[in-house]
Amino acid sequence: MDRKNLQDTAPRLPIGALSRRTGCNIETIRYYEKIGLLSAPARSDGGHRLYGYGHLMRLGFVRRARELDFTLDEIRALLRLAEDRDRPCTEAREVAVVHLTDIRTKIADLQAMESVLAETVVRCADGKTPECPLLETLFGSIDPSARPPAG
Amino acid sequence: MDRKNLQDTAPRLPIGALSRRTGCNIETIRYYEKIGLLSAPARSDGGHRLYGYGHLMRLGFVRRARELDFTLDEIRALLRLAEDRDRPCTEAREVAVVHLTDIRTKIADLQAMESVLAETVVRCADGKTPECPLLETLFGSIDPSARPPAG
DNA sequence: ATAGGATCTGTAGCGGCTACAGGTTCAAGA
DNA sequence: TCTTGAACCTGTAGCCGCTACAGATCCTAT
Repeated sequence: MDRKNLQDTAPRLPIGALSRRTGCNIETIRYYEKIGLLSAPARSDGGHRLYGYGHLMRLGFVRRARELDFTLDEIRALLRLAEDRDRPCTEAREVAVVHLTDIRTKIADLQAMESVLAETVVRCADGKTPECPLLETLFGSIDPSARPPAG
Repeated sequence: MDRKNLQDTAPRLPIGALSRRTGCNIETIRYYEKIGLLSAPARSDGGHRLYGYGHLMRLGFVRRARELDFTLDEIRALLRLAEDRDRPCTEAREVAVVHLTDIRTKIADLQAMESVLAETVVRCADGKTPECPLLETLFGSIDPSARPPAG
């Protein structure tokens, strides 16, 4: 797979076709172009965008990376690595490792929320408390030692 | 705990004190007021906001709910239930159950990402592949049967 | 009286899109 | 060739939940 020089060759897809092929919204494709994530494609005489194989690959890459929740900045970095370098594996791996850590943190945070909520909902279902356990939980005592927000 | 009529009594905290007590940013407090999540407090002669006990309770509620990732709209609904009704438990529980489902979906999505990423990173570390496994994964084959985006 | 911290209003920006409005172009059928 | 109507164009504004200013005013301790 030669992924250097994804600048475009042959097939000329209009934006709608590219959208269908990649599952990416038309508006989003134009947005990616605007922020410089996709290079500006050729145009028809009338000004319609015409995409080639390189764009198809590149947009596929972006979509896949988005499905893994990489930020657009991370994706930009990965694309640069993929296109500019011969041995990008180490650097790419670093980006992924950082991102993996972020994801694991998010999972842990959500699991903490999940357990608080699940437990509270169960207590609600009991019907044993006169007050609503959910609302009671949210109206907890204010911690007087709460620190001020950073800044 | 009488939580009806949280409209304000006695202590007159300026916004900075409320911020320190609740751990909520000053800008955020003003933002909550602007969008109608917190009622406008009394003012000093010079126009500074002065908060009472009710605001302290209400903002504490909001913060706690945000920590559980409730949206501001959900929180609005919960606050209405907490203040306007006698037996809000069933309705409050419904809001929480919906939210719990959302959280569980997010966890599942993140776990799927986590396993793809973790596996890919491990393959990167192997050093057995000539190409970078991470970049290969992202440059996967485009699914020709991909459906167009909704619309 | 004065210094300097706290607060005020208003606006703009973040990420990652999405949704218009109001126009032009393209491709297929008559 | 003409006509339809779908696809496409540009540009702007909105979503969520804040955050970060600028530039003015107020409050309090000395």
